[in-house]
Amino acid sequence: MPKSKVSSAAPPRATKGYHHGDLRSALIHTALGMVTEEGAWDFTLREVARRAGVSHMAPYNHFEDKSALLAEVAALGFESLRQTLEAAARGQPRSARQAFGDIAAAYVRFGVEHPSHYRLMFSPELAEKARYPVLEAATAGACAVLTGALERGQASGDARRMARRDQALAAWSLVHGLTTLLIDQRVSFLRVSIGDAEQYTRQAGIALFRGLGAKKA
Amino acid sequence: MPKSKVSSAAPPRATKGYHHGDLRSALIHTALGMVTEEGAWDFTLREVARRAGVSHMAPYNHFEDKSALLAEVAALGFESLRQTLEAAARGQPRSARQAFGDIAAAYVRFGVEHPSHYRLMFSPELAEKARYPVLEAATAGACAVLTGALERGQASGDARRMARRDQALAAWSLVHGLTTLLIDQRVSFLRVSIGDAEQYTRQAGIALFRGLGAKKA
DNA sequence: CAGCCGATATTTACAACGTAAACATGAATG
DNA sequence: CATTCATGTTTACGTTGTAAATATCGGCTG
Repeated sequence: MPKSKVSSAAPPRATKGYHHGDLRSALIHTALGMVTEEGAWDFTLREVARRAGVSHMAPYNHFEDKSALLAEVAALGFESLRQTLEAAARGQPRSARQAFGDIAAAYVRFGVEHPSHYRLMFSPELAEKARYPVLEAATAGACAVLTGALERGQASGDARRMARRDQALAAWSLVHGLTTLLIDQRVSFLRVSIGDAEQYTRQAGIALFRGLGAKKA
Repeated sequence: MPKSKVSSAAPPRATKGYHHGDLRSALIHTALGMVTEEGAWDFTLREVARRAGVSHMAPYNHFEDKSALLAEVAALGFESLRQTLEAAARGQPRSARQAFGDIAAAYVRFGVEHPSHYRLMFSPELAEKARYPVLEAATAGACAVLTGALERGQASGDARRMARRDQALAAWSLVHGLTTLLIDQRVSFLRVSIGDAEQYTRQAGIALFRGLGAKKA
């Protein structure tokens, strides 16, 4: 590992600067741009290299294979999602229930506004082939905001029927399922409009929150 | 390579028999076998043709392109899912709430037992490129069983706070999200075991059901 | 400063893919 | 029997992921 060249620092981190400067993060951000600006969640590695101005084999000096680069881009998505959820959690809701509705709405809105990136974040080939610690950490970070909202709701006095972990799983399932159904247009036969995503989310989220926090029947 | 009129395929035996017998459904069932028996949800068209014993271009006489064949296999998955849900709905639950829990558990179990097929059924490339009426119809059919359980729950006397459509959307989002999170192992950091899928589903499903049906706060 | 070394980047190569186009086949119809 | 047209094959092209060999260059030791 050579020492860091303090000279040129880009928006990301500039660790090493042999030939290109910092090809690793340049590739990640090029791929990120392709995912966010265009609708291509399933881009090719060669195209990323092409846009970065390097040969199609250069990425292999920084990433094990194509999936490893995809995992980095997906991890950036989860970090962005976490920031979005944290911003929503900083609001001043009138109740814990509404606070949860705010976060749920922010989650679904993120997916609706960045469908390609969201699809990449949950792309099955990133979950099957190998384990990517960066991805898992970023995923857990985003999930933690959801669970935080639930715990704050419990602190308000409602009896707790389920373990925190199970509540988090239920909440995440709801918002994730709703997001994927909406952005993949799998509910067209229900006459669902993607423009009403926030309304659907608040209704469903608040219902689940009520059901989770209800006292023992 | 001349003809091979052997009696090697075609469980369904359908329409016409020019050269092969019924290549169209033979291809669908070959692909179905590849998806269910192996773990390959993302198979290649050439491999399907290879296993069916035809040239790699023969499928294009029956399907527009690769996605069209995938859509047929996905539609079969939704029909199978519908049957599974209907079987679960034929039980004798003690309450509407438990009936919904039964169906939700059956839904998630289907996904957990057929992860490759489930992933294909919700593959983004089937939702983006084109519209497949067969797929949409099969999807709606499976969803109808879920909505039926909800409507029966309402008939038991609970006040209805949300439109039926919105309730169906919420219920489907919950079970679909939970299924995908479980089979893609996206919740490993929550120490979730896929063996406890049914328990998670019943807890979450019953909580949502309670929240949906609750009287006005 | 010379010279090597190892990290970085390129070139070349290969097998596999999706699919377009041209061609072959053979059952049904006149 | 000859024609036709749906069906199936052959060939071909451009693209992909990636392995192997090669070239380039900065930083280290002498």
